[in-house]
Amino acid sequence: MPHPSAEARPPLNRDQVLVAAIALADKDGIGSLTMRKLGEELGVEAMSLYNHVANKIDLLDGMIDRVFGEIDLPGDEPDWQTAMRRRAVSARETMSHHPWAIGLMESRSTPGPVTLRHHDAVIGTLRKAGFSIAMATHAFSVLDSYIYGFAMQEASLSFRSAEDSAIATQMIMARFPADQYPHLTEMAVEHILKPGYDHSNEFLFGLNLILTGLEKTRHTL
Amino acid sequence: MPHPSAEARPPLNRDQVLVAAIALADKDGIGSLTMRKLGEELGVEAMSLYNHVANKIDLLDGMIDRVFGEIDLPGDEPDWQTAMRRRAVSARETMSHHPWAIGLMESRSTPGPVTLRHHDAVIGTLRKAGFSIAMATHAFSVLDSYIYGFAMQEASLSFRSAEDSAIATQMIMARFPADQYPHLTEMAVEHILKPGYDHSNEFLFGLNLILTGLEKTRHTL
DNA sequence: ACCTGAACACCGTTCAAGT
DNA sequence: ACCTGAACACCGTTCAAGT
Repeated sequence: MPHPSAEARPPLNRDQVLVAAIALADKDGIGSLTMRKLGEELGVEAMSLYNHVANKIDLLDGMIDRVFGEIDLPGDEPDWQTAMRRRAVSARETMSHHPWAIGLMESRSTPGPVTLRHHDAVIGTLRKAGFSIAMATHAFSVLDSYIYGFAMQEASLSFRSAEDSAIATQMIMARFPADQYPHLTEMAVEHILKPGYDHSNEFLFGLNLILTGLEKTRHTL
Repeated sequence: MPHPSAEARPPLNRDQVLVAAIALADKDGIGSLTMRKLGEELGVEAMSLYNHVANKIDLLDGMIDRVFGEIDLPGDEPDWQTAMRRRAVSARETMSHHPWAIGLMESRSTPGPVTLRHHDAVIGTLRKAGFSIAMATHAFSVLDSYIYGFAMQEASLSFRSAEDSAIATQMIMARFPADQYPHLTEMAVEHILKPGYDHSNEFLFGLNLILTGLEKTRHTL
């Protein structure tokens, strides 16, 4: 009897492995997600995991597809901008819960079914709003680039500023010696580091700018 | 005499290490960049590298800062949009040469001097064009999110489509079974996979949309 | 000052063996 | 059908030792 509940516990399945892997990556970062640690988390040796995932790439593919499932699909809102805004806000929220996923979501070479369904729903909303195929492609490209790019910047910012913003300020200022970077310093000191500033407001500014711009091209081409 | 040119060759320096590391990552991907392989490339044992970089994180920081140096700074163009467009196009071009760098450029916790100078120049151009500090922050955020997000998508696309687009088509279509993803299929078959389509055109569409949107807010706030 | 050999504590993955 | 132990070919990094 290796450990108490060894034969009491039913066998693992793929979904349990994926859920545990996501939880581990959320907690300790993707760098700490190793087959050995994941096995330990599940009360199993690392080698057992290969009964449920083909290899680590397959594990990551499965994790990403599961994360995509957390993003709201654009719904049946009458206004296409409202639908796109809700989906974009949800995507950003999801990625803020799983920052390790951001770089991976768009770079999997084999997107899963949930991912494909998500993209299909976004394109469908655009087409129903009257965008031509060419314009829908443009819209899809600019929206997704913006959403993922913003999430990437936000993840690195929250990583940079760590827990204490006062300490972060000290550290940042120490790296801006003697007005070598006057505009960056001005922006930091006079705006970003001021109490009222909230970086998350930047997201809606850019999103609305893009949606407004797209509305104007909706019936062209 | 370990190898022929051992005492003929002058000692390594940090820049040679960074240049070789970038070349290796360009050639084989970031996953193949190991201290041992990098040492081999330089005719040296892996342990010698620690005389020139503190550790692998420091190596990556140095590589990224050097890549930032390849991006054109926004110049003294009279039109701020022209300056921003040139810088954005250059950034995208640079990242297409160094796809491994994309996920890392915005996520380094200690940006180097070249990186800071780049950001300072971008903000300076916006401020000189009349953007308030708050509006320049908005503009900086939306532009950078878009540029990095687009580069990320482009890198994964070129990775996905591998060398032969016909094979890629087969593979993609095999994953769209029985009209489960009608809009995605339509976009692929009727537009993206057609001979005339060039994904790189998407970049300027989104960039111009954002620049036009920003121009309208240039004198607000 | 720069480089090396040996060692340590890790990785992902295979495979034969167990139940 | 699922899990394990032992093994293989790797990692980054430290450290004492060489020149």
